[in-house]
Amino acid sequence: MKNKSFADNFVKDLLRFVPGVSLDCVVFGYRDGILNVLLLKHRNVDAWTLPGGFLLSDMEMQDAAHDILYKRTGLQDIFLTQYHTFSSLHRGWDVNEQSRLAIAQVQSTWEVKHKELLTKWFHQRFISTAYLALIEADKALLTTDYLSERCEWIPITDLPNLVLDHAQMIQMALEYLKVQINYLPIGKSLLPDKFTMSDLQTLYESIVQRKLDRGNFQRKMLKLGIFKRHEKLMTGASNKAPFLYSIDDQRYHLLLSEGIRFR
Amino acid sequence: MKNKSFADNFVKDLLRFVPGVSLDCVVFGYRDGILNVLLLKHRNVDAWTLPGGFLLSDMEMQDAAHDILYKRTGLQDIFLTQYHTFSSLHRGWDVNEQSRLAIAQVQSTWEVKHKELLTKWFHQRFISTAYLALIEADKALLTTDYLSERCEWIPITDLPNLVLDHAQMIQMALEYLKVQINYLPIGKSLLPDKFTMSDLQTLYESIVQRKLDRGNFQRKMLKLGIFKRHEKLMTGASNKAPFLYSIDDQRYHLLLSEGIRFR
DNA sequence: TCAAAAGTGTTTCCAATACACCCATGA
DNA sequence: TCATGGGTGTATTGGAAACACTTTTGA
Repeated sequence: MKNKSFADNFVKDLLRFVPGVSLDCVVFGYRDGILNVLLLKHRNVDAWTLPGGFLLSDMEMQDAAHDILYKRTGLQDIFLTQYHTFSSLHRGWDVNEQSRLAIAQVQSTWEVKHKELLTKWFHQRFISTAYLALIEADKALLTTDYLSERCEWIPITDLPNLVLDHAQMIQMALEYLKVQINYLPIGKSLLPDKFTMSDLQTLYESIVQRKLDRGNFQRKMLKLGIFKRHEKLMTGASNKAPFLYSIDDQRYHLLLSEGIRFR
Repeated sequence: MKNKSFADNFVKDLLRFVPGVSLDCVVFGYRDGILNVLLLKHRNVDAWTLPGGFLLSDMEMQDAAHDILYKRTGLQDIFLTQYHTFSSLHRGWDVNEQSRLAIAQVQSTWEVKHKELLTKWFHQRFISTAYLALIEADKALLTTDYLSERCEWIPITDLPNLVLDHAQMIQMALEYLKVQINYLPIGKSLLPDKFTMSDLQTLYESIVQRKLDRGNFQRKMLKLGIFKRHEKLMTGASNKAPFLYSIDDQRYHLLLSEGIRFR
């Protein structure tokens, strides 16, 4: 932390955080038929991390998660839900190779006057509550900051080395997404306002991890009665042009409260 | 805390707890056709609480929850799952009338030499992870301790005043139970080894909160192929005697991993 | 006119539901 | 023998799944 103002502010903030409590966000973004997770790569560290942070002692946890997402994506009103709290004794910075390396590399950048405080802070036992967020990948304006050199969408099929238990966090979020697919605003949150039925189908397929029948998918979805049909989309391809659809908010929320039945 | 050894031990333990972190257990027990929650009533306090506690800094949270349940019920190997973490700024001892009274009454019993430490401890902001447990009510040997004068099964339809946000915790656990009914070991955990089909049906009905068709319930359950049929149960009532059933562990676990389909 | 993808139709199967019927039991 | 609750049978409905047929589009 050679940047004076950043380091000094961060250290000052430590006193305002609830000690031992952190939060992490598994942000799913959908783009080009692929389900992605938002990941950060910190400077001088050879592993990636989930966007996360600490809890200001006068702030609600959910608000803290929204703040973290706003900083990274520029988006507000993101769909966000808590799905698990990770508290294992074996999730610390000293547990796996990536984390050991990461903390060592970061430590080497700390100024001496901060070293003791920071070391103590990062070697606490942390209880981390994990949130799952759904956003339309292309709407997000991904932003790095002083600590992070990269902030990117990474396909869930191609995850890099991750610090701490962040790989497990993503794994569990995926499970949750799969099981809860009927109760989450999948289409609404992950797709642009207007989309084709095969867009929607590919999205569902990327979540449930299997092929679905095209004809049945279309009929089942339309029967839900939550879609508005718009003009056709001329793709320029030599085949029939698909209709664009959007989601009727009112009917959608009504249906979500009951749980969309879809398997 | 007039009991010297208890109070001294408790205060000494405070230093071994992770500060700001607690856990609470919503324990469901089924008895006589009614779904109950395990609640405690502390001495000198006019409101009830969920069984809960703090996290020893060298202990896994799940183990801590099991310990709490063991102390209260004498049972090990209880089905237990985390379902939410409560962290609101407005869940403290000063937020509602019951909690204010409770802490005041408890405070009046503290010895002067402990007062400062205890007051500070209980006025922290606590992040509490809530667990849901399922047990066969009649197997539990409910036990009070120095702090609690009562430890009882309370029907979920007849809940008393509760401290903090414990009413919300129970509400949310019930919702979770309802939604996850197909993925939880309902029958296995909540009923005795041998039971009749109408026992099982009444249990399901008390969870989903509606009447189910008798004939269809029976056939659907038996078609799952996880039941063993035993001798008839002679109730002494003037009607056909029902068969007793038990659950075949192997098949049951296989089915649970896929999710029992039941609505 | 052809290939490719979209839209719609058809058939089959099975689960869910509603309800009927007979059976066993003890008063 | 009667009321009561238990076990099983049956008809209907609707969704899921598999797959066929038609339509639209640009090459």
